[in-house]
Amino acid sequence: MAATIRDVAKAAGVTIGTVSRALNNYEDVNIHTRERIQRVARELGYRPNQMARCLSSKHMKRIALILSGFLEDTMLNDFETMLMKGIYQFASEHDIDIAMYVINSTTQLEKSYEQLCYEYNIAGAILFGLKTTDPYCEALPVSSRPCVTIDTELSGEHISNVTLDDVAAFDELTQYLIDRGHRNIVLVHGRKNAMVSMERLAGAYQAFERNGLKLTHDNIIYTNFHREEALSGVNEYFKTHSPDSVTAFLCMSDMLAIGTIEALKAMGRRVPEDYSVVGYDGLEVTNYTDPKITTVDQNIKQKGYEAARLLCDMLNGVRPAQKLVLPHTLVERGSVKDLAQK
Amino acid sequence: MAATIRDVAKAAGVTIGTVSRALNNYEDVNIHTRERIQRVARELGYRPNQMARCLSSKHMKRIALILSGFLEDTMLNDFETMLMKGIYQFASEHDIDIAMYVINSTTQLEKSYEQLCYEYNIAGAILFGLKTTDPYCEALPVSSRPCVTIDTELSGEHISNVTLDDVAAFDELTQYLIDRGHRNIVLVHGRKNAMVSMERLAGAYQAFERNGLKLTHDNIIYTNFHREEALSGVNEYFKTHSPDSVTAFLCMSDMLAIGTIEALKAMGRRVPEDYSVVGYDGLEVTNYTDPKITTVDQNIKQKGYEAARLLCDMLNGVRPAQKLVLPHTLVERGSVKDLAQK
DNA sequence: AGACATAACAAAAACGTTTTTGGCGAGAGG
DNA sequence: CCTCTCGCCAAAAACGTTTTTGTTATGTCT
Repeated sequence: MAATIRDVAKAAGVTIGTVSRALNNYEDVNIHTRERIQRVARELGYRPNQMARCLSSKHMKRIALILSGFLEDTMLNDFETMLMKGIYQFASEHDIDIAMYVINSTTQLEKSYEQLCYEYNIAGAILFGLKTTDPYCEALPVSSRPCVTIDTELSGEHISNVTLDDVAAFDELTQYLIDRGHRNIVLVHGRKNAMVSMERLAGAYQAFERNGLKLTHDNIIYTNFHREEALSGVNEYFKTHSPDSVTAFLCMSDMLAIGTIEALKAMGRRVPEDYSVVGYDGLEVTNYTDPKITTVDQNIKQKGYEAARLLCDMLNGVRPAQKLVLPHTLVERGSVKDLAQK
Repeated sequence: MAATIRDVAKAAGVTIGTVSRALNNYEDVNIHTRERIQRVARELGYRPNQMARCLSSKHMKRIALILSGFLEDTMLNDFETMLMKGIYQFASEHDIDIAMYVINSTTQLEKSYEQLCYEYNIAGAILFGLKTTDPYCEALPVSSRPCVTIDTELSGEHISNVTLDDVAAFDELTQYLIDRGHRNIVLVHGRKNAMVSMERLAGAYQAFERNGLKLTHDNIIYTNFHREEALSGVNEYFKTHSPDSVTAFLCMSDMLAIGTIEALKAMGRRVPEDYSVVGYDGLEVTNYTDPKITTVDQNIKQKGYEAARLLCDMLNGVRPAQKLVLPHTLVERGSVKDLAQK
C-alpha cells in the first residue's frame, strides 16, 4: 500500500498538519524540519491523494474540459483531438491536471452546469462544441466559476471566449479567390442555424459586396457540413447550371471541400485546372488529398493552449475575463487556379 | 451553493447515513423513508460529490484511460480519438465516468504506475500507446489492479489485452495483393523495433513464403512510420531500381501509403494503373485520398469499446483476465489493380 | 414470560488531505 | 520583571461521502 501523509508524519516525527504545510512550502515551518519532511516523503514515495486534496481544500480544485457532441459522428475528429493536444500541452508544461467530461444536449438537461461542477469539484472549465441553443449557454453567464468557451460567443463576468475572427477570415478567403480572377463563385454552405455558418456567410457576403459581386440563393449549395451533402449538392447544382457558369467553389469547411472535389472529379473535371476549390478549418487531411486543399487554418491546437492558459490566469486572478481572438492563417496549397495569370 | 447530503438529511428528517443508504438502494431502510428521501433529494437537486465518494468508499473507485505518447506528433490523431470515442461510448451507455491521463516515457519514470493509481484512486485502467521498453510494462503485470492494454501484449494475473491478429491481418493483406497477380512487391516498413512492425513483417513474410516469393532487404523501404519518409524512401528506391521492377507497394500503415502514393504521383505515375498501393489501419483519411486506399480496418473504436467493457467486467468480477483478439476488416477501395484480370 | 431475532434508523468512524486554531518557548521592548 | 510578538509546531476541525457499529422498538418462538 502506498504511503499516506500519516506515514510521513510518523516517520518524520511530526504531525500531519506540519507535513502538509512543509510539502506545500508554507513559511511557518522551520527550514530543517521542512527539509527532513521532504526527504522522508521522497524516501517513502509519498504522493498526496488528489481526491482527498480537492475535497478538503478550498482552492485546490480542478479544471475541466467539457466537450459537447464528441460522440456524435461529425467526422471532424481532428478538431477535438487538436484541441485536446493544445490543452494537455499547456497542462503538462504547468503540471496541472485537467479532467475531461463528454456531454451532449440531452445530458445538459439532466445535469446542470453547476451540478456538474459541484459533483466533480470543478473550479473552472473550458467548453467546446456548445450549440447556441444548449442549456449550458444560459448557465455559464450566471455562474461564478470562471470558464472559457471555444468558438462560442458568450458574455458574462467570468466568461472568456477564444475564437477567431470568422467573418474576417472568410472574407479574406473569399477575397483570395476574387484576387485570382474568380467572379463566378459558388458558396458551399454549412448548417444553416449554426453560428459559424452565419459568420462565414457574412464574411463571404462582405467580400462579394466590396467587389461588386452578388451572392444569391442561386449560387449557394446548402448542406449540414457533411461531405456527402457537398458531393450530391454539387451534382444537383450542375443539373440546373451550365458547366462554365462557375469557376470556383468556396466551401465553409474542409470536409465540404473534400466532397466538392470528389464530385467534380467524378464528373471528369480537374481541380484546379477546371474548377478551383477552397476549404476552411485547416484539418490535417487537407494535406493528404489530391490536390492539397487551400484553406484557412484555424490553429485549433493553439486555441486549446491559449484557452487553458487563459483559464488558469483567470483562476489565479492575474487576468480578467476577455474575448481572445486568435490569428488565422490562410494556407496556400494547390486547389486554386489563378485566372488572372496568363 | 449546491445541496450536500446533510441538506437532504435535514430536509428529510433523517441522518446522513440513512440518506446515503437510501440513495444507494440498501435494503435496510424502510420503503416509505427511502422514497421520501429520494423525493427530497430530487427536489433539492442533490448530487453526491464524486471526490468525497471515492475517498470514503472502498469500491467506488474510478477507471482511467492512460494514454502514452499522446502529445508526441505522430500524425495519427485518428487513433486516439477513435479509441476515446469507443471508450466514452461505453462509458455513457453505462453511466460510468472515466478519467484520462496523458503520460509519456519520461513521466513514467517520475511517477510509478502504482503511485499514479493511488494518487487518483484508480481501480482499473485502460492503457494505450505503451512501448515495450516503457517502465509501466514491468509495473502492470505485478499490480493487483485490473487493467487492459490495447495493442500491447502483456501477461499477468490481472492484465487483459485487446489486440487484433496483426500477423494474420497483414498476411491477409499481402495475400490480397498476391491474389491479384502481384509478384514484385515492395514492403514499406514502419519503425524497426516496434512490436507492430515486427508482427506485420511476420505476416508479410509468412504470405511471401507460402507463395514462393522472397522478401529481402532489397525490397523493403524502412521508415519510422512518417509520411515524409515513405515519400523520400520511394524516391530513393527508384534511383537503384528500374520502374518495372515492382508492381505493388505494401505499406505498414495508412500514412505510409499516403506518402507512397504522393511520391508515385510526383513521379508522374498513376495509382492504381501503374502501381498498386495498400495501407493498414483503416484511418478515416483513406476515404478522402485519391484514389481511396485499400486497407485493413483495425476497428479501433470497437477496440476502445471492448476494452472498456472488459475492464468493467473484470472489476465486477464477472469476467477473468483474457486476451481478446478483435476481428479486422480488409476494406477494398480503389488503390489496387487486379493484374490477373485482363 | 423470557430470550432472542429483526427491522429501521441513529451515531460515529473512516477516507486523506488542507486549514484553522491553540499553545509553548524564546527573544524583544518597556 | 512583565508583557508582547513571533517562530514553530501540535491539535483539531473541516471537506462530503460510505460504512460500521449501536440502539430502540417490535415481533417471534419456546
